[in-house]
Amino acid sequence: MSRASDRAYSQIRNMVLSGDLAPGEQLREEQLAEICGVSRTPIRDALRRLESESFVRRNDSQRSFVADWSLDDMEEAFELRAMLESHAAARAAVRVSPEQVEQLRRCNQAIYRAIAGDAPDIPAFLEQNRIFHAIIMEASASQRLALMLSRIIEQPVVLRTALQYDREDLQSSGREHDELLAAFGRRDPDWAAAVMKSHIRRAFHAYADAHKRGSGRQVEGG
Amino acid sequence: MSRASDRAYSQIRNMVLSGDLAPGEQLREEQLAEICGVSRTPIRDALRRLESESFVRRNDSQRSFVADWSLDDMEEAFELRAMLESHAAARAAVRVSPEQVEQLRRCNQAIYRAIAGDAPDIPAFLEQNRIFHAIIMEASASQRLALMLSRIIEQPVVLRTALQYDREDLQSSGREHDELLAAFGRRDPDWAAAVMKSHIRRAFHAYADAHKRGSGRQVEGG
DNA sequence: CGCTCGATGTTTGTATACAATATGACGTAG
DNA sequence: CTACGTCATATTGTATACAAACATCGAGCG
Repeated sequence: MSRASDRAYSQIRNMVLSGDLAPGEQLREEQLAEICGVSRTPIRDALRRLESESFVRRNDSQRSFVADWSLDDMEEAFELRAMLESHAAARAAVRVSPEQVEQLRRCNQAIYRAIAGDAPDIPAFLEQNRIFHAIIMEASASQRLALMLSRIIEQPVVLRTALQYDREDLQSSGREHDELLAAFGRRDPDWAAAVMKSHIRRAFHAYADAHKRGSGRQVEGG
Repeated sequence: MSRASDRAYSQIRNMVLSGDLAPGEQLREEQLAEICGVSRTPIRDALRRLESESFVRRNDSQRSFVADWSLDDMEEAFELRAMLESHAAARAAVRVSPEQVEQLRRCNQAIYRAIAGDAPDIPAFLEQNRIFHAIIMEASASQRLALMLSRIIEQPVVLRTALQYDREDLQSSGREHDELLAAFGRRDPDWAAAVMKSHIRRAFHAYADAHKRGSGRQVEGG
């Protein structure tokens, strides 16, 4: 992570997720180069990577723009994510090791701690949630599945979603993780897949509701 | 397609698929630059793109190698492709337009023509087969699904697979396309998904059989 | 004999200059 | 007033030189 292109990648990605770079905004290589304090060469690398992860889009004449996810786009992404991650959960159910189950248990405890109290610790929730799902992907033992989810779906969706959660959603999320653990305990792939699908559908509706409420400014920087 | 990086991309991709560049072989930027007659800059672009499409892999120290697909890798890829493309077929079944159905019909007729006679025209088969599946993806109206399939699964798998088909496999492929058309005619998403899944599973076993027969040299250049 | 460390060449990363292409503004003809 | 072509400018693409990182191999040491 010490290469200039890596640093530029992270920096641009953060600016996109925080909203410093607004959806639809054009990204000029030279401008980004100045912001990141590097030359255009590593910026171009970073943009290609961000493009392959759907953070950035390019038009016909190769100009880059911050990806603008409509509600339909998000639903499409959630639909795919539900399909892929429930598949992963099913595979994981029959492959997960006792150690991984224990990791998942500890991870979900950390999630409960993060959302206890008056002011839920959203960054901690997000991080533990990311780890939880990452362990499942690992247990599913399908590199390509993991690649697909991380590259195209997971990051843009997950990272934006939890910002929408209210307390109740956060609690539900924790409970669904518990149910997933139960399904893993019984090594029941169908149950695991169903729980995961439900988990992700609910997350989508939490997002959609918030989207309707505060239309247009779900993500605000700072 | 006139940019140097695009030409380099196609050229390297062809060399990978034809076997001129063997699986596992290291790809040096300078060497490729010389082969393609361009500088390293567009080669780097091309390699990034090929990497995102799983034609090329990179190790920890950023060196590039031709992706080496083991039988397990292929099965994993086929499994994902079956899942994604059956989903696409289901969506297409309730969205496909009469014009698209007609296109599919004509396309499959072209496939039958390509595999009739003593010497099946494999390149024509491949091309029409590609078009057939592309029309279905278009009818499924899910950009992200299309992106996912094309970027990570479809190309490496499909392009290598038909080289394995014997005459009977080719016939089956055509018949399965017909059945898909029947499912579309009834606008039956479950039927369409089931046919597509079966279609792809059979393709995998055709590949696996050929793999076992001629182990290690399924794809030979020239 | 095996190991570590360091020298050396190979390969990738970055900066910069220049070329090619797209865009938008402006002027002119119809 | 519109449509079209031309030119200026903004933006991306490419080549090249140099810097950094890495692998390889051999010498010295335990």
